[in-house]
Amino acid sequence: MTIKQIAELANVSSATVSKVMNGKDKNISEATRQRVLKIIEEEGYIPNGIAKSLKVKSTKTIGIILPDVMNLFFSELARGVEDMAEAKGYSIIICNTDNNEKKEQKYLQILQEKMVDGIIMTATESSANNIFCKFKTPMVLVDRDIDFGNKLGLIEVDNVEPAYEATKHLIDKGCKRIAFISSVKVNKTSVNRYIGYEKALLEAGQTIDENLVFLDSFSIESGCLGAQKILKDHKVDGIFCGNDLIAIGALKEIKERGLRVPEDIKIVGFDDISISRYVDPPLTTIKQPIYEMGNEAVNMLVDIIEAREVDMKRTLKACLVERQST
Amino acid sequence: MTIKQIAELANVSSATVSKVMNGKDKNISEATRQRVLKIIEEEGYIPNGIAKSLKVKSTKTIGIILPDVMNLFFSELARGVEDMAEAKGYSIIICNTDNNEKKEQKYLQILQEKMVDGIIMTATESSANNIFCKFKTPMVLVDRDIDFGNKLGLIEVDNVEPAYEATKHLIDKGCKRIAFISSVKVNKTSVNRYIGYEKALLEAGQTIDENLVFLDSFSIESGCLGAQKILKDHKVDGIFCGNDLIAIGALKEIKERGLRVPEDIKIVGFDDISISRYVDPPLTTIKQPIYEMGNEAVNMLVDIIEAREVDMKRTLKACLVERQST
DNA sequence: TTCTTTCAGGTAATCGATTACCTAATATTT
DNA sequence: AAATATTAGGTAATCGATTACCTGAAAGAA
Repeated sequence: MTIKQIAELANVSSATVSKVMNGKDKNISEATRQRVLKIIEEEGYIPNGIAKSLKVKSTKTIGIILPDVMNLFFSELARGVEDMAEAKGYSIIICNTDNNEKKEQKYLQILQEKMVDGIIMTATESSANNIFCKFKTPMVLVDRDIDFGNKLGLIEVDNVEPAYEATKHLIDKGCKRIAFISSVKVNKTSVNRYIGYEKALLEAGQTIDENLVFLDSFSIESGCLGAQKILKDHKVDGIFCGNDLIAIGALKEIKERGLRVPEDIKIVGFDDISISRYVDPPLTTIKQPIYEMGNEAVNMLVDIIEAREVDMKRTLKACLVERQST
Repeated sequence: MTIKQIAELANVSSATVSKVMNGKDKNISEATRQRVLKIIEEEGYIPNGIAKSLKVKSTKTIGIILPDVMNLFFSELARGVEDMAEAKGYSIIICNTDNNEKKEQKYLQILQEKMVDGIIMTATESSANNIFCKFKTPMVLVDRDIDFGNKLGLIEVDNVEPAYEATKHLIDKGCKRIAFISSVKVNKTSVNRYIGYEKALLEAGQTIDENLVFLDSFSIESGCLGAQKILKDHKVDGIFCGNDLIAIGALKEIKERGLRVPEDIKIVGFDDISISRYVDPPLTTIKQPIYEMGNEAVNMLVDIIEAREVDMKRTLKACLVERQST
C-alpha cells in the first residue's frame, strides 16, 4: 500500500494525499479531504516513514548511548529521555556500551548511518579521544564531563559540593574514620566526588588515610569488595559510597560481619536510585535529578536540532536526602 | 557527502562505489577497490542508511514495546534483546507504555511508520483486543500470554508450576498461613501464579483464605500496601509474592512492624531480578531466565523476518533459588 | 581467425514520499 | 467588462542509495 495506490482509489494525485496527511490542506476541498481520509482509514494505510525521512532529511529519532540499561541509574535516565522525546515527537534508539570504547565507536557509526537527528550519550570513562569532533550530528553528553571543546552540549550535576555535603553529614553525625568507596580515577565523576570527600575531611581537621579509600567500579560487587577489604584491616565508623549500588554492596558486607547500620557504621550513598529507599536500612544518599537530566538532555538536543538559541551547558543540583543509614 | 561525490572523486560510477562498500566486488579490480576505500576513509563518508533502507526494504531495526524500562524486570529483558539484536546486526527502538493501551497503539503505529523489520512486545495487561491481527510486521510477544491466533510468536515461561513450587517450599518450611500478594487478575501471568499457589495449598490440605490474597500491581508500592493490609488484621507466617518488587515492598513493611524474616514470616518472590540477592535478607525467589527471554525473542523474531522455518512458541523454565528469606 | 567467455565497470530505473511550481476554473475588484 | 486574486488540485523533480542489465575490451577456445 503506497501513497499512489491511495491516490488512485481516491481519484486524486499523490500530492493531494500527501497534503491531506500532513495538514497542508488549505487548498483541498473538504469533500476531497474526507474522501482521502476515509480511504486511508479503510485500507489501513501506513505511510512509509523511510521515504519521508529521505525527502525531508529528518528521521525524528535520536540515539542514546549509555553503559548499561540494567543499571538503575541509566534506566532512569533512559526513561527520562524517552518520555521527553515522545512528548516532542521523537523515537529513541538505545545502545549499551558496557563502557567499551569499541562498542561506543561502532554505535556512533551505526547511529549516523541510520541518520538519527541527534545523539545523547554518557561517554565511556576512557573516551578522552576526540572522535566526536569530526562529525556534525548534534550531540549532548550527560553526566560524564568530557572535554571536546564547546561543540557538544553537556548536562551535568555538580559532584564536588554534594560529595562534600555527604561527607560533612557523616562528620556531623560523629564519624571519626570515614572510608570512601567509588569508581576508578579515570572517571571524572568519581574524582569529583573524591575531591568533595577530601575537602570535608580536611576542613574538619581529619587526615586522609589512603587505606580507607577503595576505587574500583560503580557496581554492587565493588561495594562488597571494597567494604570487605577495608573492614578486614581497619576500623571505620562511616562510609561515603560513590553511588548507591556501591552502598548496597557495602551494606550487605557490613551486615554479614555482624555490624549494625547506622549504630556501628553510618553510610551515605549517591544518586538516590529508586530502590534506595527500600533497602534496609533506607539509605541516606545524594539525590541526583536523574530523570530530569534525561528530560533536559532531550530539551537541549532538540533545541540544537531545530536550530534554536541554546546554552550548551546546563548544571543541575543534587542534594542530600537523609534516611535511616546515618 | 553522498555516494555520487565519492564516485566522482574516485573517477568511477556510484554503482562501483556501492559494490565496493557492500563487498559485491567480484568484478572490481583491486586497484579501484583500494582507491575507493581510501577516498571513503579520507572523506569520512558515512552512507545514508535511510536511502539504502528505502531501496532494499529493510531497516535492520526492531522495535521493543514494554511497560517500563525502569522496572528491573524489563530493563533486564531489554538488555537481553539489545545484546542479541546487536549480535545479529539490528538496532532497537525502545517504547515505554506504562501499561497504557493508548500509548501501545500509538507506538505500534509509529514503529510501523518507521518501517521496523519486527516488533518485540510485552503487551499491556488489557490489550485483549485484536488490533495486532491486521498487520503483517513480524512480531513476538514476551511474557504476557495473550491470544491472537497463532500469527504471532510467543516467548513465555510457565508460571503455574514454579508458583506451585514456591508455595510448596513455604509449606515444607512449616508455614501454615500463607498470603499471596500480586497483580490484578486481568494479568494472565498473575492469574497463573495464583493457580500454582492455590494448587499447593489445596494439595497440603490448607484452605484458601481470600483475606490473605491482595491483588494490585507488580510494584514495590503494592508490596508495601498488600503487606500492610494483610498484617493489620491477620496473622500469617509466609508470603508468596507475585514478583520480587512486591517482595521488597513487603519486606520493608514487615520490618517496620518489628517482625523478622524468616523467623516470623517467610517470603518467596518471583523473577530473581538482579537486586534480589542484595536485599536483607537475600530473597528466596523463582529465577526467571529474563535475559535469555530477551535473547530468544530476538532469535525467534529474526528467524521470522528472514523467513526461516520456526516454532512460533517457546516456553522457558523457571526454578526456585533458595536464599535467606525462607 | 572467429566465436565465446570473462572481466571491469557504467547506465538508469527504482524505492515512496514531499513540494516547488504550474494550470484551469471560479470569484472578486475596479 | 477586463484585470486580478483565489481555489483546487496536478506535474514532475528530488532525496541517496541499490541493482538488473548493458557495454566494450581482453582472454581463451575452436
